[in-house]
Amino acid sequence: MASISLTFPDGNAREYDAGITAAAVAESISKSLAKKAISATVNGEHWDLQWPINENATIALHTIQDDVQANELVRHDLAHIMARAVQEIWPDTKVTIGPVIKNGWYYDFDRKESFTPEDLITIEKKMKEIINKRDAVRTEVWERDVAIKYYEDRGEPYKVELIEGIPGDEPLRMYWHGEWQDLCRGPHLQHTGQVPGDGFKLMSIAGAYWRGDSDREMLQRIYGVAFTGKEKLKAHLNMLEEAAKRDHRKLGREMDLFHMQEEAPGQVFWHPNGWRIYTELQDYMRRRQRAGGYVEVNTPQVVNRQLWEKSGHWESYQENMFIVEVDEDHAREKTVNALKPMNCPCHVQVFNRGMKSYRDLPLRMAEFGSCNRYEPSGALHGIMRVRGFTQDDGHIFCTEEQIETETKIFIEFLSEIYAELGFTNWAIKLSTRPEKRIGSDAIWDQLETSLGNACKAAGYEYDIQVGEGAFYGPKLEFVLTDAIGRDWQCGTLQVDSNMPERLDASYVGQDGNKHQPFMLHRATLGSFERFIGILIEEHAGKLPFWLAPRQVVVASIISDADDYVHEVVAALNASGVRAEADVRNEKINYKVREHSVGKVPVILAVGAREVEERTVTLRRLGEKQTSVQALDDVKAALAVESTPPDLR
RNA sequence: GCUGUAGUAGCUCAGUGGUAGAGCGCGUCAUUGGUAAUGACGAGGUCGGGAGUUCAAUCCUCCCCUACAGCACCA
Repeated sequence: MASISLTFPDGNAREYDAGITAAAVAESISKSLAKKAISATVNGEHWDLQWPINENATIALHTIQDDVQANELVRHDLAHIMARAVQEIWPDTKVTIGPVIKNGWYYDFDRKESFTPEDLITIEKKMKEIINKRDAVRTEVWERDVAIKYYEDRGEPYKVELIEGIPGDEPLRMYWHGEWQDLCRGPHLQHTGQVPGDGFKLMSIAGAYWRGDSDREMLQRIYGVAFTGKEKLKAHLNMLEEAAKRDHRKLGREMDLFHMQEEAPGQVFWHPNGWRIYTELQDYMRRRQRAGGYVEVNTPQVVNRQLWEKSGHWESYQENMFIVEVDEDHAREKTVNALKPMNCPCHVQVFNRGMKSYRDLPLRMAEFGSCNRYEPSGALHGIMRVRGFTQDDGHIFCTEEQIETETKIFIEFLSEIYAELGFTNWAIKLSTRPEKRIGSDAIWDQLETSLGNACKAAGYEYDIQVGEGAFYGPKLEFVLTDAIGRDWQCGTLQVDSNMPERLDASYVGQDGNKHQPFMLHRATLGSFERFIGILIEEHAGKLPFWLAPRQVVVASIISDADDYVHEVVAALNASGVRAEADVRNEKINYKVREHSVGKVPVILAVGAREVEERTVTLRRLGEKQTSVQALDDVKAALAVESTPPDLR
């Protein structure tokens, strides 16, 4: 038998017979390692201990201490163990797929009856039994037709379909956890007892379409979270609990920012406090856009369907548009209109007025455009996904040569704004050509490259989302995350030559001929609604001072201080600070608590001493200590603090 | 839109086949208190909407609406 050389992380190499398993390698080192080992990394690949190694390689053996590999295996084995538990309890259940995801795993089942929350407890119990059995994990590679026959005989049609989708030259790996079997790429643990029995929890049941296709079967998905130990699980559950406190829907109520109600699903009733944030942010964006060379426009809300037919939206999005018709009795002629679901066709109408020259390009046109889309009911989510929203929309009309530069300028524009609004973690995703698309591959190549280059030129990395682009062009998505880690696309930039063509946009080039401009659809915040939702969650309600709806509360300690309280409030208001008086007949403890819960960043307490000395006692949100300061000093300092970052 | 869960006072929630309860909040009064809840009293609900079963429905059944979690969607 040929021998191979395996190199260990410490640089030492040892000779073994070819075809040796990593398990045997562990055994050759020590009995205890053989027992503790969970997997190996062979030539950089995560390797099952049972897989043979046939050539010279680097090798590292893993134990439960190696978090990355251990989490992967524990979660993956739990997926199998859960599927086994479910099939042992309800044998008529059909299995599908069960991948590892962030913090855990899920498994999709096909079963007539619905799983109930109580079932989760039953399943969890069964899983723990399986773990305690310490059943061996075994793996084999099978021939396709044998595997297909096997699953057909066992009445597992989804597995058959999965195998049929696997390329013919790829080996089919079968795994057994005890007697229970699943088709799986691996790797896995050595036996079920290697899964920490107290490190996981089943979280929820939800529907999910087979293969992510809404035309196919709706399966039942069970989600679980898992870690390598009890403490880590506890920490994770704790984190979720804390994150729930930052939910913008909860903070929106506590801070009295907005509400929503049944009569207007997916639309926001902004309260005075919330509208303060909104208008402050809009003022800021307006100044930013002016400085960024944009001209601001405003376009109609209700637009005749003819324009939407011409732009192509009627055909693609009719079901998602709010249709507006005038009552027949009152209308001279019956017209069908739609509330605008987007601003671009209107912006092209503005662009099209008068002749445009190449000297006018790039033309950066912006609008705080209110749009309405009839989003599917299940998509609605607080103020983050709504049916009525206002985009900080903009369209850059430019030549093909200008695309890359304009994109780079936009990324820099956006990144400065995100930084000023307190975001440090955000990502760029580049969505490339989808299957259904217009335009030649050569043009797609070029546009995708331009967007990628622009990112790099601006100094940012990006992830590629293959096939996720719009049918008319590639796009960049600027993604922020909410309190519990869900991704939300906020900013965007999309290249489009389709709309200018459909709506006859043109400019006169240097050569005196008509040319068609490109259009870059772009938004920085995306929509005020979504962005404010994210902003609230990011800051846990403790917004930067200049954005805080209520910046200062001046609270009296005794009623003899009331006059001075009003004087302080007037002085602060005069210097541009949003201050209000609290002279209610309540104790200072009560006032401090109430305004802290309301996330007011600064509380100024005023009693006999302060009146006497013309000072205030300042307390900042979240801090315990207070400081006595001269009124004039506080006034000056807070005036600076309340100035938006672009005006400082 | 799909699967599942839920909807009782402004908020958080308890409860029952015989038309409802707590805490907080709100109002009144007392209290002038120094940094996260002062006390007493009081007001407040067609139990999400509609239909059905029943002598009787907030509770059981059906339909609808809305919200939440996930899936699908996101011009």
